[in-house]
Amino acid sequence: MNKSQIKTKLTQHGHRPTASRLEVVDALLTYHGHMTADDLFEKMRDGGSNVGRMTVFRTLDLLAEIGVVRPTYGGSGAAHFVLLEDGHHHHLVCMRCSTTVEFAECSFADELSQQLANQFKFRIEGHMLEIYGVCESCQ
Amino acid sequence: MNKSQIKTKLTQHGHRPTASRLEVVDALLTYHGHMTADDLFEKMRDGGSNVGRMTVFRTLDLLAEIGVVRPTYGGSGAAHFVLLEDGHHHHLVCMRCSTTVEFAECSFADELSQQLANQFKFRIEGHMLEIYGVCESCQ
DNA sequence: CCCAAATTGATATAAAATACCAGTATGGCT
DNA sequence: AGCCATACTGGTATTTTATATCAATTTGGG
Ligand SMILES: [Zn+2]
Ligand SMILES: [Zn+2]
Ligand SMILES: [Zn+2]
Ligand SMILES: [Zn+2]
Repeated sequence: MNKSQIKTKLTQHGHRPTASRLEVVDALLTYHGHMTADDLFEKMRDGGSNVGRMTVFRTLDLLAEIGVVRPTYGGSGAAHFVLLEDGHHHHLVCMRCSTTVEFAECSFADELSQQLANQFKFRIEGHMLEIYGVCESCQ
Repeated sequence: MNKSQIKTKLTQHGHRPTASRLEVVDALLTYHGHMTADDLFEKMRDGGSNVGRMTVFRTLDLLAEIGVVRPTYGGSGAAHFVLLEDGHHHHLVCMRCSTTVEFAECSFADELSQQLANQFKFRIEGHMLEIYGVCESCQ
């Protein structure tokens, strides 16, 4: 998912693709997600941006609402936001040290998606597969 | 996963299945997860337990470390813990109101598990499939 | 029974998320 | 272009959540 697709998605949902929001999007794409709101805010500030901390939080919430990112827990108390490329995201996470690696293979079937949509009356927009284990150095 | 299995797992990992910890496990099984640490603490206190708040937090962390529960994001700032029955957990979550429903069907293939284990040198112990969408009442 | 190590739980502290609000930018309208 | 209603911003204050500390207690091995 690139910047202009995200911009379009914001508009489609009735939100303005303001300069501040697009700066957050740029930072997200640059660092490829997997960061807390404060991490992202600091990176942006260090990079010369003067978008406020609250705007970073709110923009991430907004992006979560429209399916661009998803908050997950990554070892600390703070939510880590991952990018949902084409609606999905898959990673392995170490249960000890929280090291995380992403992978592309997807075993989520369209038929399961259909079945769940029918059964629970959800409009399905994406998914995340999170696999737990113990990494090499923690074994 | 039942109480005695969890007890065994604690022992196997070198932790003591103390009375306080088992009270937390009981509460988890009773309320079937999907709660924050403070939620669980309050339920326990209301039920007459005098296990301390810190012990609830620490026990949940411990259970996460050995793969019994997993923290996820559940709409508020606090981590919600889900039970990993037989190592896995699957649910649908509404991107707007965070309503969550669980389902049993699993499309995670053993061969993918093998492949990832080899590729990233992880010992794989479980997974969570989280599907995002918009629930009926939010559509 | 005795001791070292693990665990507990209260309190203190830090970190993270949210509420609030006055000011600013935006887009639709005339 | 100028006006207005509304969306958005960003600072600060507050609340909520998580972690660090530490003395007291419990536990299991010798
Ligand atoms: Zn690790
Ligand atoms: Zn997928
Ligand atoms: Zn909903
Ligand atoms: Zn599964």
